[in-house]
Amino acid sequence: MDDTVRRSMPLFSMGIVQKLTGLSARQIRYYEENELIHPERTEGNRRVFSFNDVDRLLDIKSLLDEGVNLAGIRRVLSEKPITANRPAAEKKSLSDADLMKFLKSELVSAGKYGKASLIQGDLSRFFK
DNA sequence: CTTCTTACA
DNA sequence: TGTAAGAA
Repeated sequence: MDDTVRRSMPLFSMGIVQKLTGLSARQIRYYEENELIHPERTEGNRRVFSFNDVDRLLDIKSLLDEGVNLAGIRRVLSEKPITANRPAAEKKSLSDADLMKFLKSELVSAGKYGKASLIQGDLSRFFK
């Protein structure tokens, strides 16, 4: 399994992506409408985001802070096919290693304090 | 309870 | 962009 496959593997629910990116659900859905991201769907029509989607969202977020509008963002993020993903990585603000570390800590703390972390409940849905 | 869509402020 | 409704 190569990196491209891993990065495009649908793993995150809307709730997780919101916390990971700091963007609102409304914005995330809006960017999807404008084809800036292409999340997968579950049988129940739930969006499932891949590593690439989250990364893209973070790029969009920073671009937004710089005052770039949607038209401008589209130019920066040259359109990409549904399943294809950019092999070259220029400026990822969150590396794979960082995210894995984050997810791991979430799992760990979830186990200690009995209850839910942001992935405890969300992730269980994908392990049916 | 979480997320979806649609529609309005 | 936020939020209300009603469905899933």
